[in-house]
Amino acid sequence: MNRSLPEQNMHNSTEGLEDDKPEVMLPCFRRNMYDEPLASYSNGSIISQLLHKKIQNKRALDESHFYLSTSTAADSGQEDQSSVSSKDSIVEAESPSNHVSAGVSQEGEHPMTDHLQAKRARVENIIRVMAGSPNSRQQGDSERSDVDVRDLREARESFRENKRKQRLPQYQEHSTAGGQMNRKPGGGSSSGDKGNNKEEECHKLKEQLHSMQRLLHQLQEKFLQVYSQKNLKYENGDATEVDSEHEFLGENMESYISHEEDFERDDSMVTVDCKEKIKAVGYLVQGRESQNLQETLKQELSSAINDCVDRVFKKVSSTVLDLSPQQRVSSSPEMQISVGADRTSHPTNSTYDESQVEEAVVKSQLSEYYESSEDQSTQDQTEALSLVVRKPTAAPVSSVTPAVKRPYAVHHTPFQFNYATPLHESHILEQLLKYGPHSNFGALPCMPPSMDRTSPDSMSLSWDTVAMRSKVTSSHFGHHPRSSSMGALAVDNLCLPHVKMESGDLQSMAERNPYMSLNIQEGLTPSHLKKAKLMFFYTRYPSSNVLKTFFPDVKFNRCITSQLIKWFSNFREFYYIQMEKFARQAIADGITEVKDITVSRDSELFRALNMHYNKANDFHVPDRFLEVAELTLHEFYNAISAAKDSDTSWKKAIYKVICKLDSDIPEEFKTSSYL
DNA sequence: AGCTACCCTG
DNA sequence: CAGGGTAGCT
Repeated sequence: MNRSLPEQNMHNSTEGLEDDKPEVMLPCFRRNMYDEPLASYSNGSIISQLLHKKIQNKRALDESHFYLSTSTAADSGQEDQSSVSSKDSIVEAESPSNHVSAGVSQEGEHPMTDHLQAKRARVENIIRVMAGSPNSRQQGDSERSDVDVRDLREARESFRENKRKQRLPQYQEHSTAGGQMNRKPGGGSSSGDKGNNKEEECHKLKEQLHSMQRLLHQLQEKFLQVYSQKNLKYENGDATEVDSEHEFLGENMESYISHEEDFERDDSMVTVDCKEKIKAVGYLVQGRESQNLQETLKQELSSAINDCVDRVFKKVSSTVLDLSPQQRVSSSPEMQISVGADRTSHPTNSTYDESQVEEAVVKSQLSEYYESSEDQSTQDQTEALSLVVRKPTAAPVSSVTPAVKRPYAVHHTPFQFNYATPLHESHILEQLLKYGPHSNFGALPCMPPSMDRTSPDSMSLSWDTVAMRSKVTSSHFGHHPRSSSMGALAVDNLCLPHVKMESGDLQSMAERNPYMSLNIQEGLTPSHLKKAKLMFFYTRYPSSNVLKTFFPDVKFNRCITSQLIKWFSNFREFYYIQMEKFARQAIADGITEVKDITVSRDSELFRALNMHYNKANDFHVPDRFLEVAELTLHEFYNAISAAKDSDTSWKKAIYKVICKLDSDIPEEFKTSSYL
């Protein structure tokens, strides 16, 4: 897989994590967005403001720089250049003196009757803050003002908290947290990993938000291009082409919007907001077509962002807060929470103590979650996995999404797995980045698949699959951890709550990528174990180099390498035990000819092996493995028949033969996100 | 000494 | 599957 782009991004994005990277936006967005009086933005919407600013700055920009097709590469460059200023912005944003509440409308104190609206408002605000977009809500959405102000403040608090936490040296985190929480007896290293896990998960969520900002940015760029082209053409008096171009875009937008109707009906606020946006920037455009285009674009942007944020936020909130309060707190004392979202219940003034309390609460809740999931796993996990880092599935049971039982067969394009693979949001973003730049607006990946009517079928399929996988994950999680554990192969590499997060570890920071699943892991996960088992179908004696090649997301050290080697050693052990057993069985059955011993997919031997290495039976075992198994069985049969088993090391000769039968492992296994 | 394979055990 | 012991190799 081509990882050059992700790796590029990885450095920039991860380094900027704690600064929340407002520099992902264009320079015009990068100016300090937090200290700007919100009231000065009479036009309200984020879109209109951004567009306004962008248009003003447009002339200074090279037209070719921000084309969608250049996508993230351009962003990376921008990030590097502006990292300093962005940090300054954050610092200012974190200043308590910059409370947003000052100029914001408080005229309305209407209690929120619509929980979803409130939630959406919260999310929007968090996004605004994270995107550094000034926004005023003075146009009649007094309903939201309360929530908005509070959540904006909370979002900033969380930023400060994140920063503070991430600056803590790891040993300090551990000792501090350990003192706060009840340490599970004997829960040594595993609980320590969990602390990092959760912190890392929070990072991932932030990264997702970042990428959403990028998407917004890309859409804005796209619009600007259209807009500038249009203006150019208008100036040249070529209105015909403009119209056709507009119609083309307009169709796409309408297609999307029509499918978005329910969504907007539910959230009339968005619609109103969009209309206001249109009015606000209407003076910028000339002609009804431009207005229409702008309208559709803005609606699109607004809805898409809302939807994206909703999803991430839903995930965070359901992960962190939708937990049974009855569950006992006992594990994961080192858990560190740095979620910059869903701190909805405490409109505090963000004193350090209060944030600590919040932190403790969230920690305990997450601890419960992790413990319960671990318990669940322990019940279903019949095999010892003491060295395997157990991680929670990325998608917990959603309180919103109803249980979905595989409404249709899930298509898996890249590989033979035919189970419903739960997918992490990052994977969605990965898909998004893969397809987004080449697709129309209607194909904005974070939109529900139903909206995607302008994209090629393959893309539709891909997104349908992605979305459905997420749903399936939600419904399966907790009930069938075993079945989802396989899919978690993909998830694990993305979610990585256990990744060791050392503030000083620039290398590991640089090795992490927010979009692809190239996160370097400190430990081996059940996903890796599953992957290793599947690899065993191809190679019984992998070299350490092969292992390093095929576990690119693993940070190899002596211990990890040994563990992986040990895994394969164990795999071989089981394999040879089965071979010997079935060889002896064949002899006992009176088989006299080696030729009479075959191994097919119906064979009991194969079933035993398949059960061991491919328990979920979701992997198509290569024919070559059957041949090797048959050959091995023959070797054992011959050896036993010749009474060679009286020799102490009679198996060694067989090992020598079998080790030459390794075949190449498919390239797909090299992709860390493959499983 | 360090690494690995193998074997046995839990 | 992991741990621990042993043996062989470099």
